[in-house]
Amino acid sequence: MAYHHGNLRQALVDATITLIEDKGPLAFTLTEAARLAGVSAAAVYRHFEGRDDLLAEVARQGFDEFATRLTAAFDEGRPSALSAMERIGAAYLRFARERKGLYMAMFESGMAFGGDSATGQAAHRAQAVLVDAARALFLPFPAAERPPATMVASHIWAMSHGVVELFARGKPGANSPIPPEQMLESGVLIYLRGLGIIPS
Amino acid sequence: MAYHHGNLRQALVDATITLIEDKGPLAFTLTEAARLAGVSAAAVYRHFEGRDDLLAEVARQGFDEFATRLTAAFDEGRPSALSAMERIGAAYLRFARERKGLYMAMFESGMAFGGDSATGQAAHRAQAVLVDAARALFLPFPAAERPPATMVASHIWAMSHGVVELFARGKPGANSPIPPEQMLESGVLIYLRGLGIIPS
DNA sequence: TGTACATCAGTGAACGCGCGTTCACTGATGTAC
DNA sequence: TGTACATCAGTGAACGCGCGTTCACTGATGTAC
Repeated sequence: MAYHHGNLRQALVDATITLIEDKGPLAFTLTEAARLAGVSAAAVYRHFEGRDDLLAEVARQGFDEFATRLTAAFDEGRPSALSAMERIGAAYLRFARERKGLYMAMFESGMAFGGDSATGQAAHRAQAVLVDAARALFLPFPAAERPPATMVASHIWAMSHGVVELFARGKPGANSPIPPEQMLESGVLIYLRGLGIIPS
Repeated sequence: MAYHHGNLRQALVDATITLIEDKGPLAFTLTEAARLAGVSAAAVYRHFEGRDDLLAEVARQGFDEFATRLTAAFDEGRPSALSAMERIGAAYLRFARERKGLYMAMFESGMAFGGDSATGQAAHRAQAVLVDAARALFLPFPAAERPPATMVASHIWAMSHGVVELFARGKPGANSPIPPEQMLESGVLIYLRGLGIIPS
């Protein structure tokens, strides 16, 4: 085993992602992450304050990539705010599926992520994209008739997260015949129709 | 310490609920549950096969009470299917709040609960109430125009679960100004309007 | 009613295990002259 | 270009801890006669 790994910090983060993906965020251990990175457990402390700090960094990177993907899906609301919102829903689910370990670290690790931490700030950035997308939906409306964008963003986030947790995992209600993507798309469409954005 | 506790089995379940409530389902340990019940750890094995079996029993009781509450809230769809569905949403959130430990064991413990287990069957019973409530919404519609009740039930379940996880806990997007109850009620109302159940 | 005994529901000590964290250390790397 | 040395990034052994589980046991309870 050579000294000076090169980029051990990121290697540990990647190992953590893999472990969480395989066994869930509760089963992740610092010791095992070090082992997977080919390094002694003590080496971790050169780069992180401890187990929780490593986990928080994984979540931070997760929210970062999450925000990037949602921003790309939004694409400034082109060609229409409606299609942009549908792309965001699809991107949400794709992220939860393709980067399952990150998603679990972000939402299922049971950690707090205070708003002033780097992780909390990254989470806030991701949320802002959703709020922007919601706001764009109502630009054609007279200002007085616009529902609050944060509320709409929250509704869509809640439905997206609920679909991921209940139907894109092996959870209780998971005996649904419809694939999660279609479940979320239809749910969001019905919701947006209720807002008067799509004609009924 | 007296022998023959009387109802140790249920006492262990109750202790587990309390522990999960306080520290989350990942931090629950068999040893601590036994300690809280005032009994040695070995005594647990007189009543459960082990740690996972105890946790599954907690979840089973959770789904049982959940189904009971939802059934009561539904009240056979009186006086209207719409008001019944609103009551169900409120009951969902109330359950998640009042019986936080049970809710966590059911949905956040990371356990599987196979469909043929007692826990899986209890979960299915709870789901059936939601589907019934969704079906009742469309009784006035011509049969050909009714959307699939399981899909509608899934949408509402997803939004309810998402609101609980994101806004009724200390999670990422939790800086919402609206209380969760109102968040869920408005979301469901908008959704139902999109289905044409409420006039826009 | 009293006694013998089977059964039941606990105890407490012990096990092996893997965890997170610490510590003094050491080998590799980079830099100053 | 060589050499001395400071710094950096690892090692590996050790720690105390609490975990889930097992085991032989023992005291309390219930029952048959």
